[in-house]
Amino acid sequence: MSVSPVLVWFRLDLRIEDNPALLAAAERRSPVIPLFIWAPEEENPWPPGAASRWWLHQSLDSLQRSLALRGSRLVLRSGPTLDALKALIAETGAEAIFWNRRYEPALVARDAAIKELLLEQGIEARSFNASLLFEPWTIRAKGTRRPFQMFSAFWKACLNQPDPDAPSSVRGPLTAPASWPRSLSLGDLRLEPLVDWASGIRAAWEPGEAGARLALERFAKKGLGEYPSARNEPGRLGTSRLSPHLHFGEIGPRTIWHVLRNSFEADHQDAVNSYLRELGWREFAYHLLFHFPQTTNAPLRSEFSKFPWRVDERVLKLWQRGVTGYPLVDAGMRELWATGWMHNRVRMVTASFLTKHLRINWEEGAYWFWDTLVDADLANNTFGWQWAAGCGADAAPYFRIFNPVRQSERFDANCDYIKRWIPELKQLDLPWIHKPWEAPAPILEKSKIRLGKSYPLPVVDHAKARQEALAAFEQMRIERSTALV
DNA sequence: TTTTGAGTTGTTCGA
DNA sequence: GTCGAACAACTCAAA
Repeated sequence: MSVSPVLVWFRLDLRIEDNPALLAAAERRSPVIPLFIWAPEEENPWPPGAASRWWLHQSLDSLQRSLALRGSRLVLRSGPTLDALKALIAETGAEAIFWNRRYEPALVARDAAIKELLLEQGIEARSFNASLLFEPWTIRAKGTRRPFQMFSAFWKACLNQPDPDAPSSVRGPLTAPASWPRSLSLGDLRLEPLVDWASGIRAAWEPGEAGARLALERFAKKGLGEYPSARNEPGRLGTSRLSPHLHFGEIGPRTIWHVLRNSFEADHQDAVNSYLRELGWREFAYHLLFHFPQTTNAPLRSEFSKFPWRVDERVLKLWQRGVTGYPLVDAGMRELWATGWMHNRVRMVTASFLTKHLRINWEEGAYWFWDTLVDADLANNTFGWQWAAGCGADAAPYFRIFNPVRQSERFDANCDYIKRWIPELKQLDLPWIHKPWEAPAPILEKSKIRLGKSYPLPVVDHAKARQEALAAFEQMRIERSTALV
């Protein structure tokens, strides 16, 4: 039996259960030193945003307590990562270091370099898959062997693969080293904001592995049956709300896959498949990020580099603050600001509004979401924004422009969502609450609304903005075809 | 190898 | 109200 310890380098896998790197370390029967290194500058140009840092603090705190219950600790260091790892190897005499993979381009490059250096020095460096059902490089189009750019074909190919392994977890306590290396305290990392703006976020979430498990169980028991219909209605609690837990690896997709597949009778299989399909979109986003790493800051469809985006700081701010005059859009932006999260349906609507109606570059939206979402995830964020802007992997036509009023009428028919997030419209009745500018003056007066004062007039006219967006697409197509001549 | 056809979280228009 | 068609272009599987 070896007495030299193994380092388990935690990253976005902040859990004990279903953690392959931790399990592999524990199975060596040598001492285990769990480790987290804070090195945001190595994630440029997408270092964790403010909401992410808040969640990370809570999640690390939770992980520290879970490890303590297993007779272990979490050693905290700050970057540069390579320096921190070398120092720890020297201090502890570790001969092995295990971690679970990340897929962001900057980190793929960094981790590959680290692994190579460690192996050269005779350190056993091994990486594992904790966060995906299917590794991006294992899924290829049948004939061409190229990566997929269309979801349905991608997901079909995934489902033709063998099922993902059932999760397997460490049992019992972890072997502690003879002496613990020094550690920063969690507060030293300065992850939490100096001004406490997180009260709304705190009220809405329970970060950490236990909170993740609870969210899954609640969803499996109460939400899943109605998921296929309820998931599109932002006013209902129809979604799993697992996204931040998944992002930080407080729960893994394999666990979700197996819990949902094994817990239900055949009559729920449609709902299970409908939810797993959403996990499929997440897999697809990772697939695209891995194979097209430039897309974090450039359109997948390169002709969009010619798209005539508008630069308008004032209008961008109206969108960010949720005062565009379109109630569903504003409700979404305010939900985001207050809770660090936005319902998926409304993410599509607000993103479409920014890129099509306001014709502001999707990167501006991506940056805003990146800073404000507790589930900000480079793969999902990049994919989602490019999808919405029409410059990404989407087989749908460019002229599919969401109508924010129609979306509101279809998916927030009772206006529960709008009323929750826009209290100043509370007294306005259907159908006018979806489009206050069309309400007759007496009704506005009765509802105590003065358009332009208590609630803004629409920043753009939908029909006009739609025509202008289509014209801009046309212009881009012309420029491309003349460039080809 | 080439061709065909389905897909593509939507909207608008006109019957 | 509901319904089908039209709105391009491209990916990918199957013939």
